[in-house]
Amino acid sequence: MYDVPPRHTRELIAATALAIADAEGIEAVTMRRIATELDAGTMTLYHYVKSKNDLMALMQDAIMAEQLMPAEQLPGDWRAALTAIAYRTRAMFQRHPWAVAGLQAGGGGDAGGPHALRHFEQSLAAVATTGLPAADRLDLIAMIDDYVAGFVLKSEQEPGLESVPPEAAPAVTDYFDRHLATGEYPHIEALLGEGDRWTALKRAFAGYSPDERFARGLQRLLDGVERYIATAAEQPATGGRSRRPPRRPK
Amino acid sequence: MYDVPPRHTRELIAATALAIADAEGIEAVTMRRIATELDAGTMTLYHYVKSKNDLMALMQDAIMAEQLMPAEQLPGDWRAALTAIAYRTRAMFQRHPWAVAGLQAGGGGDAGGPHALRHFEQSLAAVATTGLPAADRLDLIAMIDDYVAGFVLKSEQEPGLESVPPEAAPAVTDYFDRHLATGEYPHIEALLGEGDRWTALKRAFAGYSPDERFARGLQRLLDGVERYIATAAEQPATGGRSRRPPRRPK
DNA sequence: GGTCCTTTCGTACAACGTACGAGGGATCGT
DNA sequence: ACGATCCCTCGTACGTTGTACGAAAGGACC
Repeated sequence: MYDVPPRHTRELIAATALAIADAEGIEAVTMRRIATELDAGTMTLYHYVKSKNDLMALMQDAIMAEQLMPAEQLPGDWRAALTAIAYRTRAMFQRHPWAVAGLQAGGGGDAGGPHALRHFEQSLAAVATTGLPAADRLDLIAMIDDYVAGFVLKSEQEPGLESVPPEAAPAVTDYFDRHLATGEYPHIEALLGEGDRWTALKRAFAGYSPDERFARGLQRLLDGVERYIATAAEQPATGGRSRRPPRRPK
Repeated sequence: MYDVPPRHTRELIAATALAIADAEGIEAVTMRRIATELDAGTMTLYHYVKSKNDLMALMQDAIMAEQLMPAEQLPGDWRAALTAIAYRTRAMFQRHPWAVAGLQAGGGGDAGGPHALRHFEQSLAAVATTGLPAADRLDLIAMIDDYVAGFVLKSEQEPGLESVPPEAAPAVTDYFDRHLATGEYPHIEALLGEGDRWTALKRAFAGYSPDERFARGLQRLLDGVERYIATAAEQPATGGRSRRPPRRPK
């Protein structure tokens, strides 16, 4: 070894990038900026990191540490365990919104980073008590992950009606008026009801707290899974893979 | 009006950008490229479009036309209708993967483009027969949209095990071996079982068709909704907003 | 002391979004 | 007929980005 000891590490670089992203948004994360923060030349980073994408993958995996439950806190009941994991996952994405879009090009391959592997392990532990066959367990894990990712992704799109500056309110109501006037939106009209559009909008979307909405969607999904587990236990012959389980007689 | 007839339109510009995105990926969509395609100067575009973000919003809304069902094809049954819409939505995102990430900064405000409004109207029509109160219908619509968005977002991350080039296989198995050797992943080990890692991986993820996985997740979610509708009908006093409906006795 | 290899980083380039402002024409008022 | 007025066009230029390239520094080995 003709070593000269490295002055940096991949982990430190990723941590620095993360700090910038959290403080000023992902768009503030540039190679030059990171280097400045580390008192290094820009190109020095490229000795630790193959490209900016490589760095982003590191950041993504670093984030995932927050997704992991302390092992002893993971409930034994599969439903409670999955719920806890889902809440943690959402909290993680809320702290680092840029990570949601990063999922698309993210992990790649199949394994992802080490923390992704741990998350997978923990998810497997959570569904261990379902009694389902392996394939169904993987299904279940993916379902929850999908729902959470989708929720976070879309909930950023709707900053809520309150954040609309008052001077922009006329523009919004005008927009609705113009389209609703065509009469092609009967259901939206029915939803908003009579009278002033602005108050109607506020009324329609009142109490639309993201936290509770998240919880409700998760419950519906898990209710469906519970039902599936029940029917799969009754008729294990189909391998629990029936395209659509028979409806409960009403 | 001192008119000189415009040579372009916002719609045409958006359509051109869309064509490029579909053919060569979203990263090929640059202002210069669009202008070249239209035999126009680059800056000409800025007379029709405030910024590239503005253009992206136009593209996003143009896409959403594909999301809409032909009105007469929308099933009367709410479950069938929501399922049909979900499938269409997924198909749309599959054709235009870049649109998924675009949801994050997308619509903004609350209304989105005109097509988004139509999608909302159609979704309202779909849930009209549920008998749920308005707030619950909005919930339901959002749930489906969230699940679909999340599924598409995450399913791009996993191009499947088949796409791993054979020469990269050792790297993958090495990666797993190294981590599993620590013994900290008992559930993953159990999942993969004994023997060769590569075939074990292939076995574990065999038959993991995205299409069926999508269908299954959607069914679980809708099963949960069905159950919710049933319990909400029984005890309308709670407004159908109980944090967790009582479990079905087993 | 020369050789070698790791680590550092200054310079440079291509590509991007877009600000600015000059020009071209068709239409209007006179 | 003619200048004023306006919409539209687009060449030029700037700042910012990721990163390719290659030179330099410096401790470890022979």
